[in-house]
Parts: sequence; structure tokens; C-alpha cells
Amino acid sequence: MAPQPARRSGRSGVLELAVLGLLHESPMHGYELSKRLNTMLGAFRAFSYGSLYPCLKQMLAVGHASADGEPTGSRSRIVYRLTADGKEHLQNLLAEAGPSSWEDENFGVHFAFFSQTDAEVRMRILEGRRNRLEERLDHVKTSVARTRERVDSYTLELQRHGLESVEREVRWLTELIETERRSDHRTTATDKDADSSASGTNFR
Amino acid sequence: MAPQPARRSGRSGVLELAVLGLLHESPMHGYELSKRLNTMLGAFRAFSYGSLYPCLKQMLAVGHASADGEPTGSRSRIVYRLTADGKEHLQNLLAEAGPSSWEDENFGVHFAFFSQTDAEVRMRILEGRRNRLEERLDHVKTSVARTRERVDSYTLELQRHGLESVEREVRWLTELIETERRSDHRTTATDKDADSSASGTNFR
DNA sequence: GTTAGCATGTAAGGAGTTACATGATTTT
DNA sequence: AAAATCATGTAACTCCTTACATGCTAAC
Repeated sequence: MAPQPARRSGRSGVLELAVLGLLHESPMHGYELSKRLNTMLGAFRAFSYGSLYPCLKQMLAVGHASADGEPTGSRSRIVYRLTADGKEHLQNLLAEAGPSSWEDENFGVHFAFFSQTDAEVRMRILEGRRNRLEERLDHVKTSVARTRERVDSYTLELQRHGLESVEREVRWLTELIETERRSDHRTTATDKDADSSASGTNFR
Repeated sequence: MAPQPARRSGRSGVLELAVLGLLHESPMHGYELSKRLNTMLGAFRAFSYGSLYPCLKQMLAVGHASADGEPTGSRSRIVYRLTADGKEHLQNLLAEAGPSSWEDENFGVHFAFFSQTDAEVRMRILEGRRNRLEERLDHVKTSVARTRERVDSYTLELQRHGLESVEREVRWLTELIETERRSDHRTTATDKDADSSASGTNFR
């Protein structure tokens, strides 16, 4: 039952965040966006044109981006640029610290834009991801331990390698968290003087 | 406009292989299947009931599995078991060494069933995956090197960690490949002396 | 003068997830 | 007696991919 609000097909995956984030650094055309995306996330994810262009189209439609260049006439290089609405939307997305920011597919993108993210949110995302991974570690370990039957050596090797990979990421996160804490010398303290913590968004 | 015959949704992802592989080891009901799946792949992937049960349903429909237990009446524990067709289908899937076996989402599942896989195919999959990762490494490295503009430290750290992870997996694969070659003690070797008949020596 | 890379898009659909819906059995 | 976990399923939807379609420009 439950009529269900029929949520407007909102094109709201990580891709949207990635595009907003890159366009915030500087205006760009689609093809360049695509390459930057795949360099930035290289080892983790890839996006294809088939999702990028529709995403850009929809960003125009909802007014998060505007298109310079020559959209009509000669067909080459349509340069996209964030609107005020787009920037606001980006800030909202970057302010979220929840599963959507620390799940496997999303974490990389959120992390890539950490320099545009509030220090507190960064910390919550890093810790959120670490918790997530530790839970998974726990779950797998107990369920492996509980398994009476012996598994074949390949399955075992896969599990071993998987656990090791996850443990490695946990250590990485722990180091990052400690670094954050150290560089975050008592921000909650008295002064609100402009410390350099925030956006390293210099020119370009 | 050719409405297009609406190709019956064929349910042919990794999940199918995973289920076939587990059922080949022993008959099981859905819930147990689900747990085994998530233990086996724990660190890499997870599947939800929302995909598992439809998959089982379809396997019944196409005759790859049969259901014991009490499907009618009291509702508990429907035990699935592979049919001859199902076993054949599994063998076909396991014999494939192509992108579908070494891509990120699929490799883990294929690897998990390596003990049911031919040694030659195992080798081609391991090498296929390693090549894939090395290409990616290359691509990212050159495209990073080509980047004139300096990227912020978080993006950099993400790239560094990503590269390191991939390099680590490459080393892992290399070790596995060497182990495989060793345990495969000179099947093709002694070629200099034993192989007088020149071509077509197919080992098994 | 042909390959490779630049540049933009669309249609169809694949492979899964989320949220819902239900109930039995075991543990606390 | 409540909470957890066992057990099975469906409908709607999401996000992205593949394959197609087009044409320009630089390098070899």
C-alpha cells in the first residue's frame, strides 16, 4: 500500500557530489570533468560519460550549474560553473556525516573534498568509517570462528586477504584521525580567531 | 520506436554464480545461503535478501535448482539443491576467464570458487586481474604526473593510499601466481626434452 | 590519410538496494 | 514477556553502465 511520495528521480548519487566539488574548485567542461574524476578517484571508482552528461544536464535543470561557452551553434566545449544554489547544495552535502558519507562507494568522494569540509564533520566521517569497518571485521571474525566446517584454501586465502585489507584501512584511518586531532589544536577553546584550519581554497 | 521485447530480466550477476557455487558444495535454504555468502565475501561484498530470494526463484524457474522441504503449507526452510542443468551452468560460468571474472565486483566470487575451477582458468583469471590492476596503476600514475596544478593534501593522500592498495593487491596476485605455477610442477616444462612432438601438447 | 584523442550526448536496461510485510522460534 | 534471530518474500526505485550515435582536431 503506502502510496509513497514518488520521489522525483533526483540523480543524487556520489557522482553529483563529485561534480559539484570539482566545479567548485573551478569551472570546467564535461570531458575534462570526466578525466579529473577518474584521476582523482583513479584506484577506487570510475564514472562513464553515460552518467556524467545526464548528471550535468540535470544540474542545469535544477539550477545548480550554469553553462557558458557556445551551447547553440558550434558544438564544442560547454563550460559548466556552479550557481549560488549549487554552492549551497554542495555545502549541505559536505556537511552531512552519515552512512552516505562513509559507505564504501561514497567515502572516497567525500574524502577527496575534505579540504572543503568542516573539521568536525571530517572527524565524524573518519570515525564513522572506522566504526563501520571495525563492525565488519568483528562480524566476519566471529562468523568465521563459528564455522565448524573447514573451508577450502582459496576461500580461506580470500578471507585472510580481505581481513588484512580492512585492517590496513583501519590503521590508515586511525593515523588520519590522530593527525586531525593534532592539527586541530583545541579549536573549541576560547578564541575564534581566523586560524588556518578551514578552506585551503586559494585561487583557481 | 520498437518497444523492444523487454528481454526477460535474466538475473545474471555475480550473485547467481555465488549461489550456484555454494549450492554445489551442499544444498541449503535461503537464509543460510545468505549468511554463508556474507561470511565468505565478508570484507568485499554483501548481498541482501531483496536480491537473493528473487535470484533463487529464478533459478527454480529456469531449472537450475530444485526445492525440497515444504514449499506448501507450513512455511519454513525451503532447501535448494542444484539440478544437473544447474551444475552444467556452474561449470560454464567457472570456465570463463574474461573481464566478468576479474573485474572488481566479480573477482572475489570467482576466486572463492577456485577449488572448483580448472587450473588453467585460475591462472588466466589471476593474470587477467593483475593486468587490469597494472593498467589502472599506469593510467593513474601518468595522469597524476601530467597534472600541473597541485592538488590539495587530502586528494593527494587519497591517491597515495589508493595506489598503495592496488600495488599491494598486485603483489598478492603475483605471489598467488607463483604458488600456482610451482604447484603446477612443470606440466608444460621439460619441454626441451619431452616435447618431441612439437605442437598441440595439451596438458590437463 | 588514418589512427588516437577530444568532445557531447541518448536509450535501454542491468544488478542490485531499501523499505515494506509477515510470522515462527529461540534467547534473555 | 520482550528482544533477537531465524526465515521468506515483494514492489519500487536507484544509480550507473553499455552500446549507440556523431563529429571535430591533433599527431604519426
